[in-house]
Amino acid sequence: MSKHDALRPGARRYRGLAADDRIRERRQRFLSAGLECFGRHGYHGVTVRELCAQAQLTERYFYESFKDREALFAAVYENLVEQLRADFVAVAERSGNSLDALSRAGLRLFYQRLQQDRRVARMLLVEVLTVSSAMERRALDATFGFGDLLIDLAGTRFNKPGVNAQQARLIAAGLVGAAVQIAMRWTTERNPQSVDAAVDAAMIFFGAGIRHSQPTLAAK
Amino acid sequence: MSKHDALRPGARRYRGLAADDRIRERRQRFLSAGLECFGRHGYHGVTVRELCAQAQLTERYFYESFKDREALFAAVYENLVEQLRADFVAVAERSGNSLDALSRAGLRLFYQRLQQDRRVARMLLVEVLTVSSAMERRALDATFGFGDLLIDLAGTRFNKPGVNAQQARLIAAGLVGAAVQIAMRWTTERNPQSVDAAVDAAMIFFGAGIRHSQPTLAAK
DNA sequence: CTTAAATGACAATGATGGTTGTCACTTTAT
DNA sequence: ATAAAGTGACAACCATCATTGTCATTTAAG
Repeated sequence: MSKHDALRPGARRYRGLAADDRIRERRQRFLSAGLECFGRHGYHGVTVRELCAQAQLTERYFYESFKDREALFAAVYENLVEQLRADFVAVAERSGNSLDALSRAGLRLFYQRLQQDRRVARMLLVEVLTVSSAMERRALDATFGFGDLLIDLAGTRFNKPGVNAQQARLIAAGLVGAAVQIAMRWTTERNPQSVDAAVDAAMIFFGAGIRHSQPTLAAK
Repeated sequence: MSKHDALRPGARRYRGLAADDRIRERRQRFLSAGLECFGRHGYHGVTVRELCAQAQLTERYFYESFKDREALFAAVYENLVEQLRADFVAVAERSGNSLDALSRAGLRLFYQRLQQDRRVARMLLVEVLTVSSAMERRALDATFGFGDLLIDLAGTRFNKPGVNAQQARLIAAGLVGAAVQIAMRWTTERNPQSVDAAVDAAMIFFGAGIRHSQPTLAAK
């Protein structure tokens, strides 16, 4: 019986790992390689060969886990979205009740993430729009979900009247855009100011967003 | 003498046009084709053959005016940026002295342009970031340039004390980033709102920026 | 009308990259 | 030790497309 199992393809251990585990590990290597390559050079600037070199695996294993380049991109993208969402929830739970504090904490998280990983920003904000119309739609859905999450996080602290959802999404987009652009400008200044200066600049806009959503609480 | 001129290559008229004019007309046809193709299908989704078919010219004339596909893209992009900049200046001159009105007019111009020509939106907001790192750099410079233009336009109306130049650049960058990101979000909505909705969303940030730069004038 | 420039259609070439296939080597199970 | 699964390196194949070249046709000038 066990002999029969051993003869069946895929039932054997290798380097101490079962077939399933090996496959999963290889898949993970490709996910990391995808983030590195796509996030660094863009979707269209990356070949399957390069992905394999980065993953230190060969083409065979690429096609073992992914139908094509786009499938890998999609998987990497979904991972990033999911992780970012989780991080935001975690930060929101740790932060106080003040929307200002929540914004500052979220902004800090986002900034730190952008700074330490430009690849993430590029994947989330740019590349996903250029892969294909199918990916574009996924991005649209993901951003919907993300915007809803932000609105949700704010909403659990205060009951907001009046502001319609579509407008809220535009505002959230504006906040992200402001933060990203400030980061770019900040990092390319000759004598960059402190991190706080950049955060403060961004908070001008986040504060405005808060005041706009909470007109009656503008004083506090 | 005139006989000698006629024998010199390039000195002959054709279809009523001098050589220079013909070349310039062909170049213009390719610029239009570039906007149409790149703006519609994205930089990486377009071949030289398609550009030629769109321009109703052949490959030879493509390479007559452009080194390669990227050169055409760059030319189309620079044209759009230059025209937008000129439009901004023109609008600024026509608008009153109020920074608020100036901002609103500029934003309206920007969003109207994007709405009536999706190709422009795609070129300016997305594709330019995915062509090459060189083009990405140009895009960054262009956005910085718009920020500087903003500071310039605002500066001619009010003499601001207190706000240091570096901080002003960060804020301006944030404003441009917010406006651009709102544009991206807005143009990809399933059922896009009116231009006014986008302008209003952006004005939340511009208003905050203005108030921050002109604290004593916040009341009006 | 004749000739050469200018043009248009399209073939030829070469480079790139996705995808599949081959073969030698490694590891495991018996 | 042996056999087969698993792996890694890389060649082979095929499609796409940028770029150059060829040739027949059109147009203008003498």
